[in-house]
Parts: sequence; C-alpha cells; structure tokens
Amino acid sequence: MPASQQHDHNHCISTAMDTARTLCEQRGLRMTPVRRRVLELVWQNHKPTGAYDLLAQLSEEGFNSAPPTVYRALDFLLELGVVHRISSLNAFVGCDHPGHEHDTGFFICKECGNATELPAKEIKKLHETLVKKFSFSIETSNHELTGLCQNCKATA
Amino acid sequence: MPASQQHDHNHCISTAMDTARTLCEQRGLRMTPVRRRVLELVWQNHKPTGAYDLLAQLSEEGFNSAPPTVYRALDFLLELGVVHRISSLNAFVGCDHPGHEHDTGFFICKECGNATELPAKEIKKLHETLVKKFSFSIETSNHELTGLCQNCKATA
DNA sequence: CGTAAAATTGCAACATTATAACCTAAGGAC
DNA sequence: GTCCTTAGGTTATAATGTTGCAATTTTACG
Repeated sequence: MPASQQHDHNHCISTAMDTARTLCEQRGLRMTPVRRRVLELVWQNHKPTGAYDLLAQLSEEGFNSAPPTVYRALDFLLELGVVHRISSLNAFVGCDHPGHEHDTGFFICKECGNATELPAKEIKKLHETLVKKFSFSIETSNHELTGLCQNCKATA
Repeated sequence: MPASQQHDHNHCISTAMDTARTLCEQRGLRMTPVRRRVLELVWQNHKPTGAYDLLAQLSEEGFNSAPPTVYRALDFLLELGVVHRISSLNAFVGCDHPGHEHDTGFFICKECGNATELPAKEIKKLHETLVKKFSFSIETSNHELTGLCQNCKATA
C-alpha cells in the first residue's frame, strides 16, 4: 500500500484548504480559483511536484496554463506558508502545519520519492542549536535529508 | 575589507588543489586541465558560483566552453568531494575539508553572499540527531541557513 | 613498440525550470 | 459609477542542466 493511502488523504486536503482559507481571511488576501486549484493539486499529488507538472494538470482542466500562472500561484502559497519548495528537487509540497514558519526540513525517500516534513518542533530545535553555535543571525533554515523511508526499507 | 581578503586566500586555493590532487592519486582518477581550472575558479570566486559563470570564465581563458564541459568537471569534483552544490542557489563552492563526506551545511549571508560551510563535526552531530529521532535510514543530509554574517551584521 | 579498451573531451541539439515585460480584467473602497 | 489595487493573460526570453554521439586522448597490456 502506497504511503499516499495510509491515511484519509482527502481529509488532509480539506484541512489544508480550510487552513489556507482562514489564513487568507486573517491577512486580507484572496484565495482565487487558480490558487485554490494549485494548492489542491499540490496536496493531491502527495509527492513533491514540479511547477510544470502542476501546469500540465491545470491545463488538462481547462485552466489557463502559461508558466507565470503557476509560478505566481506558487509564490502566493509559499508566502502564505501553506506550500514549501524543496530546492534539491525543484519541486513543491503542501505544508501540513502552516502559520508563519520559516524553517523547514524534509526527509526524501530515494525509493518512493515521498517527502515527509520533519516535525516543526524538531526543526526549531535544530535551528536553535545552530543559532547558539554560530555568530550568524540566522533568519531561515532548511534541511533536506535523503535515504530510505521505513516502508521502502522494509520491502527492500 | 571583504571577507575574501581576511585570510591568505591563495593559500586556501593551493591547499585545496593539493588535496584534490592527492585524492585523485589515491583513487586512480585524473585531474585534467579543465577539472583543475574549474576547481581553481570555484575557489577563486570565493562565493557560490553558478555553472554558467564558471563557463564564461573558462571561455575567456580560451578553454572549450559548452555547458557539458563545466557540468562534467563539476560532477567529477562533486564526486571527489572537493566541491559542494548549494541547491537553494544553484551554485557551487569549494569544500575546505574534503574526504568522503556526504553531509553538508552552509550558512549563506543575505548581504554579502558568502557561503560558509558549517564545521563537519556539527553537521555530523545534526545528522546523527536526526537519525536517532526518525525511523528513516538517512544517507545524506544537507542544511542551508540564511541570515546575516557577523561582518554584515556589524556594519549594518 | 602497437593495438585495443577505457576515459575524457568536443560539439550540437535539446530539456527543464523560472522570470520579465506589458497589457487586460476583476474586485474593493469611496 | 470611478478610481485604485490586485490578479491574471500572453508572449517572449532567461537561466540552469542534460542527452547522444563522434573524436580524441590516455591507459593497459601483449
């Protein structure tokens, strides 16, 4: 059973959409159709998804589909904090604990491609550890790990 | 005084070149002119440098200069462990403590653009912390932090 | 040596990811 | 409604990275 089916993923998505809507309301921002659909797609794919993949999916649904469309939507969602960019993959994933979060961490399975976001608490701890050790004023931190997830390790 | 002049940078470069040459000898690999020159350029620039910047510099010097030339050299140097890729910048930097190292961490100053590699020991500790906490079998870890370096913080 | 195998490089084309510039349309404030 | 701001449409282009194949150089080895 793929990881994407180990839980009620529709519930994930609807929660994520609710959160995004709420954040928009709080900040006086607009959750437009394209933005909403991009966010849904990011969640539905469940795996890190490239901008051009999203673009293709939008296109199939009759949305306008030039690169700026999807990049603008992604920029908005990144800013809102409901999506993260995984720079080692040039891909985007939904965030399951948004807010005003600047530190991110992912575990990326080499086998199945799933990217699991590390718990905010752990990331924060890592960040703080690093702040203490170095005389930099750290603003953001991002951590990307690769290896095998528990599932793939077991079946390997 | 720019950070690049706070130390004997030529010494850095020659040390790095020596190390690379030694690693090549140990592993029966060839340090060819292009590879050597790319490594020198990466070090000379002192800041994370894009592949196409390196390509332009090679070109000025009369080297062959099509993208594969520089990407192949970079791949070789990455594999050798004497260069790292900073994925959030799509750029490359020299490694000052090579060997067979898979875990990397950088502090990238938003102001001056310098990327400082975090001490291997610290990175290793971070990595181990994460290994213990999660049931993934982690193979590589990369950590990228942004903020202000001590220098830029002081002069700001 | 001389020849075959392997590694490296040259080269052309192409693929992927992302942005710029400029204009039109939609939504909200008054 | 009018104005202003924000969002989206469109075209083109920039920036980054890869593939495939031929030519060359290096190495291994009889």
